[in-house]
Amino acid sequence: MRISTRGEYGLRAMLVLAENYNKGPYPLREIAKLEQISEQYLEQLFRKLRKSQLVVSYRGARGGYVLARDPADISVNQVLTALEGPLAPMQCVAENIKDEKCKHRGNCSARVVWEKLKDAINKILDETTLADLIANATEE
Amino acid sequence: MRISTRGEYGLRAMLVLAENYNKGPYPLREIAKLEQISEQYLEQLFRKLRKSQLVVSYRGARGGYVLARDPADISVNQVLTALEGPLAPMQCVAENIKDEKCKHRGNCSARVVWEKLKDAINKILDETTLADLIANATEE
DNA sequence: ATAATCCCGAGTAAAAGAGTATGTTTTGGC
DNA sequence: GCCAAAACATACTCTTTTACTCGGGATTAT
Repeated sequence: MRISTRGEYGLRAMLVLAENYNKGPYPLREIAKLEQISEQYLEQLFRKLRKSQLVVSYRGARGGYVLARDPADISVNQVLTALEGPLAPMQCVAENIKDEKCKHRGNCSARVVWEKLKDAINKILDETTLADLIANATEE
Repeated sequence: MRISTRGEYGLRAMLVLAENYNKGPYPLREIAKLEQISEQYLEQLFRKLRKSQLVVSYRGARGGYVLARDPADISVNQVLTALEGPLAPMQCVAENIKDEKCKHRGNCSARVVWEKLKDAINKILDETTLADLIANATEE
């Protein structure tokens, strides 16, 4: 039940952009150096973030990435979902297929706990924004 | 962020034992047939469950497994942890190494959300027992 | 004795994870 | 106009994990 490095690196990179919000395009190379992440790997991750419209890119010299909107309007859930897919502990509760029952015996009493887990996870991640996280950081 | 088939199958198998609590040893072969799971794979899982003292085994003909204690005293967290290891979204918050800080820049403001996630996950799974799940199932 | 059962170590094929490699395209600045 | 800095893109590779399988051995009720 781990988040992969995609989510881990991607979130850290987004926090860098959040800290530099409204200061013009920020190049991946800088993020990579700061966070000690492979630049090419970051590029892969940012393709997904861009397609999910969480960042906007500027090409060419002096180019880079900026957050698509205010850090307070980007949740951790949006970032992780873009990078990792739906955050659910089990396939059967990942999509909105509440109608389809599990094929298992009875109808799978285990599913109840997977639903609860999914809801708890998504609640936390929806409630937490990039702004929340960088606010915490500066408090010390 | 998925639970593997170890946790999935293991929990379903434990629910079968919970439903048959106090009825004597229940053989893996039966569980495997009921739940459509490979018997040899289940054996591997039950080795872990036994070592975590969640089940007791009886060898020989008419042998099988029984829950080590009442279904109301076995949490889903205990089952999943035995099979999957500590349930944490990130290595850095998995063990009790709160003292050790992340090596990342600043000190990793992302960690806050990982801690919250971990706590939420463990709370749900601690609160839910095998008895809770089978109670739900019989309600329909 | 035999069949049913748990017990155990090792092996293996497929998938996912974590990147690399090798470019092309765009654009600001000189 | 040229150049360097950047994003964009596809494909490849290596490692680890997952999800099992294989082939046996040890116990025990009947």
